[in-house]
Amino acid sequence: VSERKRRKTRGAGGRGQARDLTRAKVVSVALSLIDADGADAISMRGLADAVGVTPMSLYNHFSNKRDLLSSIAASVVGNAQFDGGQKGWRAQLEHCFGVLRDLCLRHPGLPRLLEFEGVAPASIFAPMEVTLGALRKAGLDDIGSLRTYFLLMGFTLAQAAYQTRPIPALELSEDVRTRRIAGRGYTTTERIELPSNWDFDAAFSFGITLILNGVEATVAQSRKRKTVRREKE
Amino acid sequence: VSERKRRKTRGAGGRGQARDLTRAKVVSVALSLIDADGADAISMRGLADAVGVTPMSLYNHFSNKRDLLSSIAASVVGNAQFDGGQKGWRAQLEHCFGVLRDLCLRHPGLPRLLEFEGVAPASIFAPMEVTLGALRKAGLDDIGSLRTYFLLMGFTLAQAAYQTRPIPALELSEDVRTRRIAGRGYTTTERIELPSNWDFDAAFSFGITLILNGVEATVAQSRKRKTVRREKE
DNA sequence: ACCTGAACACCGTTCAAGT
DNA sequence: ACCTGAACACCGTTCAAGT
Repeated sequence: VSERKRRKTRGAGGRGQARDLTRAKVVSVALSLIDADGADAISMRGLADAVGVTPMSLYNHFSNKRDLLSSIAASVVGNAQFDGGQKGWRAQLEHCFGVLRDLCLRHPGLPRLLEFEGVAPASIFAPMEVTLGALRKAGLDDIGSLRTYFLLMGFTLAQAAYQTRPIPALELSEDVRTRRIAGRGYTTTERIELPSNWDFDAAFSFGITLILNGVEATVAQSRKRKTVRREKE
Repeated sequence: VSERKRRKTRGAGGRGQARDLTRAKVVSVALSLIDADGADAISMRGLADAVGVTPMSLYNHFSNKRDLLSSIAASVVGNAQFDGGQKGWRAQLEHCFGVLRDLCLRHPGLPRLLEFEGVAPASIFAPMEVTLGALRKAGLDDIGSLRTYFLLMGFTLAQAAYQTRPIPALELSEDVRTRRIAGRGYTTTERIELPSNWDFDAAFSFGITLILNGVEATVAQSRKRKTVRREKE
């Protein structure tokens, strides 16, 4: 059935074809598998089968599974342009995290890859660079900027992860309302009214706008506090 | 070595002892394993060994692994008090997500359990109930409240997950700075100055405050927009 | 240098057999 | 009703053997 089996039956004659295995080829097939079934679904054996090779061949090109996953993450994140050249700090951040979100929507396994496998590539510092520059322009200090970067990053990844792999038990569907919410004292949640299909794009830009509003308010507050302190002296 | 082995050597005589297996007992042992090694580390076979029983005995009490993980999540989340009885909506939210965060810090496997395994218990709607009530008081509409709930939830879980299982590749350590940041054009990131040890508590309350500031600003904006619209008519 | 099969130590789960 | 061992179809990875 599989490409691997076909090659096996062809015998040792297929030497030249079997040897054209490269890191790039493996990464490309692996990415398509992750896009289809999520980061958890990928296995060295299944990937080898999809590539048309024995599982152990992969270990000639990658030292282990983590190394392979790192290469996938690097190829995805490395090709993105997080700096859109906008002038205002708000527009810069909206673009930067919009790009990150698009990446996650195109590659549903990415958030999981970045957060949990410890395979974040060096290029993950590209959105960090844009963010820290923009937030400095907004008036935050170093620590505040870094804290806000983690907030924006966490929000964007969580939101995209939820959109691509929704958690049925948390959906406010009729079924969940009657079976998991009704009669448990969740009166506000019970009564809440929602459109029949959730607008993820709108929810995302609402969240980003809210956070950027929060940045402005926080900067204004700390400026005020500093002025008061100066006046007291 | 293991309790299980001990019982085996005792033979069929230990019938009464081997039969006192309950869901509660299994959940309690499983929780201690998760707390120690994370949600990924738990396996039916390893858990059975820790409980002192054959792997298949567990299937007499849980229909499968997902069922077991659900029970763990339910026991952790179900015993928390997210409603602290505060009067102000800000204080309510600070308490609610503070409690959630404490839960995650005490049980490092929890964020993973809630987000990715699809085992969120019905009691996960308790913090949702508190949040929606508080945000309505703050002046947000239904959709805005729900969007902000997801923002607060995502931020809190991501922050706690990062604190309990930090990603070394993202730490701004000297090693990361020289090996992954220097010479790649990340000039702002390169120059940023940080205290030697990151204060997670301060970063968390900074984030919550920023979000709540954002809520106030967003409410004020939408009120203003409505007033303008009314004046035009 | 690269690819291979066999093997090791794992996994969740089914099934038929015990008491 | 509850517990058991054997078995099935998986995992990532090591190792010695091929070319």
